[in-house]
Amino acid sequence: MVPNELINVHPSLFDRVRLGIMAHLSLTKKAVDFNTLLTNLELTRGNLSTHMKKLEDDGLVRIDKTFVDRKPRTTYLCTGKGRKEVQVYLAAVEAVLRSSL
Amino acid sequence: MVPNELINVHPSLFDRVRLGIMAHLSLTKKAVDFNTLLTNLELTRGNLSTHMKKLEDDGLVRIDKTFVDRKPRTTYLCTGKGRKEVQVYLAAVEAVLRSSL
DNA sequence: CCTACTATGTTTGTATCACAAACCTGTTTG
DNA sequence: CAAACAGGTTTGTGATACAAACATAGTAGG
Repeated sequence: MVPNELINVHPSLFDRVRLGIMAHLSLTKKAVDFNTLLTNLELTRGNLSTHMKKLEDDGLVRIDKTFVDRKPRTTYLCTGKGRKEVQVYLAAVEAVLRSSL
Repeated sequence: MVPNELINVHPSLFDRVRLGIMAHLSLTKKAVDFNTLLTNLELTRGNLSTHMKKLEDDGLVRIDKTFVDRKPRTTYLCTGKGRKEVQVYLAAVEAVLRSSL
């Protein structure tokens, strides 16, 4: 009988891009702006925008919008819940796979 | 700059169910039949069937079909490639997330 | 100023895909 | 022989990842 902690993992993290985003945000423990994510993750703007919206809806990320030099600037911050869910993800994956090697 | 080993991860493993299947198959290092997976993973038959077909198409799993007591029996076996991809997955996830806690 | 170009995102249309329902093929049972 | 069962597969649908088109504001050229 294989354990299945995977059931407890937040569904949004089962996506390569969003996992990458969350990894980025929880690693650099401060706000990261749109374009930084854009270049680091090599996405289109539309794609990044919708992923961030989803992560916000799920409460994993907080979005801040300001103007800098009269231009819009959007930054993202990992929430406490986001950090926790990332931990759950890692723990689940390790629990399920570590033994299988 | 956050590393992104996630790019190297096989896309099929970015699914909760398929990851669970692969974990199961690579843990019990022998063939597992349809109904065992069915009860362990709590899926519908249709859903399991299509996931297994996808995993076979991707070369991560081998499917064997025989008759036992005049009834069809389908068993699944993790391929070498499958095992390797699971390792890649785990390594990538750990590399990206371990540092972020 | 009027047109073009840049910056910063958002909305929309499409193609993929996970899922369960319906179906299929053969076997057992009443 | 009709109905129920076993073991899967095919199909229809709803969700969603993605890029293209759009939106909005700012800057530069002529």
